[in-house]
Amino acid sequence: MREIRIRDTMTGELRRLDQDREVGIYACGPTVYSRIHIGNARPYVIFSLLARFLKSEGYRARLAINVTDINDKIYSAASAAGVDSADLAAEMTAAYFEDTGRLGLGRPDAEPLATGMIGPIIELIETLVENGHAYESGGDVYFSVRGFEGYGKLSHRPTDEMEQGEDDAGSLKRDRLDFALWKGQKAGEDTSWDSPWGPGRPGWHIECSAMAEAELGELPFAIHGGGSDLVFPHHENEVAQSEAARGRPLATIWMHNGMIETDASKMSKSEGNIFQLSEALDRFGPEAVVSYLIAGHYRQPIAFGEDQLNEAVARVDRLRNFFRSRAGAEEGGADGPGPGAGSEASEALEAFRDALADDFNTPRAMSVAFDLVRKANQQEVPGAGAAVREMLDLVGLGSVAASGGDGPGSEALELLEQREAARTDRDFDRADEIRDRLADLGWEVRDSADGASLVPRPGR
RNA sequence: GGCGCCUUGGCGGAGUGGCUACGCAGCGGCCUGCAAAGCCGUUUACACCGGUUCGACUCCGGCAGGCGCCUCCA
Repeated sequence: MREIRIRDTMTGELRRLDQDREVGIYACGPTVYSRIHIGNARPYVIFSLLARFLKSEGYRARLAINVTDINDKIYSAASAAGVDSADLAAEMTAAYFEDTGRLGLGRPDAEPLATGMIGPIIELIETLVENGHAYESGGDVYFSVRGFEGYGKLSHRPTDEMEQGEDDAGSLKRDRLDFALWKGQKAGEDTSWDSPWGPGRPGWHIECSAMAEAELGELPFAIHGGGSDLVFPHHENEVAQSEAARGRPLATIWMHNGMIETDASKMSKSEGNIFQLSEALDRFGPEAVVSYLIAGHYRQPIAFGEDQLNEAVARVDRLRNFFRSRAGAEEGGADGPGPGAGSEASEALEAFRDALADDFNTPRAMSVAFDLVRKANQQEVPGAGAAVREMLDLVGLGSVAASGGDGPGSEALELLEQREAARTDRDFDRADEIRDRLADLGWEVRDSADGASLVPRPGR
């Protein structure tokens, strides 16, 4: 079990993960009022892979990624489209599951919906009202920010500078810093739940505090994650309300991923500069999308563009070629024996894991993988195939090591033999003609010192 | 205006007080009947100005530019 360190947004320091406790990870998922864009996919990929790595190291990791299916945005989007807001949320939730499922990373251990957590949310609000940290006002319930010492400690800002960004017109708040925990039903809102304060719905921030606690148990859990744009006010408010209710911190480590940018500005639905995940998957494939998302350190912003995705495709092709050229090799293939202790391949695998253990440095890890690929392409490195496959499995790219589909049929094999014969006769026109026919059948010819072989053509 | 982050070779992108990141693209070469794949080589890389140091891309100060949050947002 490796010592794993993650940079914490609140302290700015690298913090070790507790090896003795369950490592609970909660990451904020999307608000489902439209199909998710590739920026939403970044935390999904990062935290899914982090949990996978932790489990492989022997940590008892549990990952929860929520779906925010109650939100102002959903009401307005549904209203604009002339559909029922619950229907829109359900439809977009299904689309979210489908789109993220196509990434091939499996599902988180828990995926709570806000609509399925109304009970715990109301209980949490009641606790805050009872202990004086929240107050009811005209059917709404607000959190009293100035009553919580330490507000601002996550985002590091002085409280007097802050705004909650809520509509303060005719406000029922006692203080402009306060934020809503419960919002009474308003005219035109077609979905509501009963509560001790009348019909209404929970505020965004309290949803996450309640869901995290419900899924991960006693506070604090190990890691709370999400996009860096959520630090304030969303996560700052979570910190305040959970700690005020429970007397304990919500999470030990706050881990935030950087934004995806187009034209040097953040990709967001409100900017209208979005690129949907499903479109990226259609055009570049899941491996390239994952490769793209792990090419930079998770905390850094990354640029989005066709060039970046095409580069990711090229990287994946290089890895795929590595395995194709080794298919069937006894010692070095993907299914070959694992690297022996102390071997070059074994040391590379350790270096790969070390990079991930050091604040989840995926680009450094990938450089180790590519380094081993190059060395094994130069000359046989025992166990390299299995080592690289294990590396790629860890970052969700294991499928590039798969042998991939059915082998060539008898017709293709017959043609390959005919081509060999033609080459022996140095009838190269005939050989090329046969190669074209094989291409039509979906097979690409690879000549090597050991004789020709067939590999599936890309996109087949 | 407040808080924080960033600035690396043609491009993307790690990292370190002194030792080749890695990938993509270009060019040259090797291999090959031709390709593909692969291998090798390759264009003074660390925004700018000072300081600390035997030595800084790496630490400190400053300047410039960019970005994020401060409004829903992964």
